[in-house]
Amino acid sequence: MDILNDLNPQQRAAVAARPGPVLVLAGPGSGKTRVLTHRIAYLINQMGVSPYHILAVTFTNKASREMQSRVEKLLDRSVQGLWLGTFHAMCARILRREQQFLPFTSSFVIFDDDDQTSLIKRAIKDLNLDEKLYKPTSVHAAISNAKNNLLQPKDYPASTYRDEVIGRIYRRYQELLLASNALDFDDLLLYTWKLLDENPAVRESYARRFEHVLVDEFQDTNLVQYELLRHLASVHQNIFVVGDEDQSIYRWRGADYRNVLRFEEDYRNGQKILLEQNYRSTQTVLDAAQAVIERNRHRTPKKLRSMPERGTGEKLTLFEAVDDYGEAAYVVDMIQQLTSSRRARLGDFAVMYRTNAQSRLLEEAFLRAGLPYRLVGAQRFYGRREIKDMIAYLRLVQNPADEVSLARVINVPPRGIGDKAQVGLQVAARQAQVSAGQVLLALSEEGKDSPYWGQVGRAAALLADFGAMLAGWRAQAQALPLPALFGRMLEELGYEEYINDGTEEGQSRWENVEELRRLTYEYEDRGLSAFLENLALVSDQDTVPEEAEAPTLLTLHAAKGLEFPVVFIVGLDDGTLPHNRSLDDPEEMAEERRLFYVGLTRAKNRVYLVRAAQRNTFGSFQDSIPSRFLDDIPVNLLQEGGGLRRGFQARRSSTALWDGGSQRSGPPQAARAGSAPILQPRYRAGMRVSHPSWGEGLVVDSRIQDDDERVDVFFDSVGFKRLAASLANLEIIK
DNA sequence: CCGATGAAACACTGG
DNA sequence: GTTTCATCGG
Repeated sequence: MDILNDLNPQQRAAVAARPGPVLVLAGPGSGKTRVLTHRIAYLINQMGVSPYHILAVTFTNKASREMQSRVEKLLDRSVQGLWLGTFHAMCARILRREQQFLPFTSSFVIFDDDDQTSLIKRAIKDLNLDEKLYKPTSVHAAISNAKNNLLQPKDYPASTYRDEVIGRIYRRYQELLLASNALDFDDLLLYTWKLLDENPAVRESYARRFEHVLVDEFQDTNLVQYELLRHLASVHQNIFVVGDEDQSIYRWRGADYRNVLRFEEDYRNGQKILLEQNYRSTQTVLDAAQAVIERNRHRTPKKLRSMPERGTGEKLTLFEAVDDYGEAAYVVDMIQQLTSSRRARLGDFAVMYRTNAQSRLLEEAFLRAGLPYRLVGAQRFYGRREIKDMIAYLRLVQNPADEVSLARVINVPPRGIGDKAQVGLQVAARQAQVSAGQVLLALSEEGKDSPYWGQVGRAAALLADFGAMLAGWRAQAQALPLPALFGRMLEELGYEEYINDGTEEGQSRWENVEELRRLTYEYEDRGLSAFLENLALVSDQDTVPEEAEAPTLLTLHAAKGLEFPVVFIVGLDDGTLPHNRSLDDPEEMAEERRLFYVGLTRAKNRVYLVRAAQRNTFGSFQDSIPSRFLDDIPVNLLQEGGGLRRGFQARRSSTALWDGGSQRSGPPQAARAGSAPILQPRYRAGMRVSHPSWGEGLVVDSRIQDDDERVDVFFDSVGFKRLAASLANLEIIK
């Protein structure tokens, strides 16, 4: 029984649990992944279950890959036939196999967020509605929410006029998706559920195959996913789920931690196992995290225990910077200090924040200090214009019906197909009840003999040329490996000449395209369709670099499942964490708290909590107050050091501010790139200054305006004054 | 029909 | 601070 050897009693109970429903509630760092991988190995080795009969579902591709390799290591052989993947990948796979039951073909494409929004806009336009009244993002949220709760257009409640309208947009949106032979993320789940729900034979064939179903991060499943799992496990009822209510952070995506309760109700004969032994953090870190999370109601009480040999550990450090520049400077300073004294290596650090926008100042601070960093987030790359262009072309090759991709690239690079030609194309397509892509292909094939030639107007020849190019690629897609196809497309498009215009920006854009080309080599033998599917389903977590010798910058959401020796959590201000949009809803507030908890429990040894008394949001400085979550950390767990006290209230007249960035070479503006001579501010918020007639005061803000520096000063004698630096004759005291 | 320019709107988390 | 949309001159 060597598979059970290196497990603690609780883990062993989970891994060797008898068949049937099993619920494992696993605290952070308690060996959740370990239990799952050992369970799979146990089923195969000890229970004699064929890998072919096992399905394991995770939330990210990274988790899947990791699980796969760990299982293979445990068994010391490769496993064939095991289904291991994300919910979305699993659904895509099922849907491509069951074409005959579905209203789309197996060459369907998956629409990303931007595609979805532009299709919603189209639906709103089609229905002659006002975009101001029905904001595409909010409509999209409503539709997504409906899909996550198994509501199809016909079921969408028309309880208010607005809902009735949204229901109509929803219906139109689905029509447009089908016309493009496309699915959005939610459709992947919903169509699969529907397929299994409406076709008992199909359901049985999958449910019979999957003797064992295992699920990771169960607390983040939504209703569709829950019902999907029920169907998949409906024959054997061997469903093994692992999760932690306290780490449920995807409510806004429909995740419902109450699925844990639902599970206990639906599977009465199930076993429930708690994992409380923590292998990651010091007891101090755990105590702080526990104090934060215990304020939440409706949770299974857990007592997190650290390993005795980890000791008590160091206290948490709280630092309050004067502003968000100081916040970033503090993080960088600390990292430099700790690494130069050899107490830590660069790769030991993670800096976590609530919103992606917060990464900018941090990046600038790292660049200024000449420190490397790793930024987690797929959007950085896949959101770029040049990347989206080329992906759109690839998707058109795979699926010419894709209207969104067509609209994106039909005139990129410019080829004389303007609005008028595009409208003509649309009209011709609609009249013939075919897709615009088909019209293009027909034009290229039949030329002037095509019935469409006369309909599309003057640009017919240009459209035919474009169609011919597309048809050519489609023919080559069968014969050529993906990298060769991609190269041909770039060449025929003249994309390099188009994008690499000699500027620095053009150069970097072209480098991105080259990077995408490099990616195609990894799909040389899997082909276009696998490539596109993976592009659509990459998660931010999939971009976490392995073993980087650099600090990692990431959102608290992206941090789930990871661990670092030293963790900085920045932006601990009310309005940032907890986020503004959550302040008025108790459920959302509970989730913000869990998010903070997730961040804290990523740390092995040290935690730095950082906030800023002022934050530059929307271009102007605003005072902020400390996050209410800080109040829940017992004072005896916090370090007095760091130069700052707790309970500190930000006031602009306060002189107790200190930005911790005295080592820096200059104000942030000095780092701005560009050769144009830029006037640099001499004064900075937080400085004490003296004026000939008004005496001493504190600089509140300063910016360059009209070739002069404008300084806002709060004088001890006369209060607030706005001054022009060239005239005021201010003297810096400190 | 194209590209440049500037105003306006906009930012929470992400498969 | 960034992106998107609208407008205008060529």
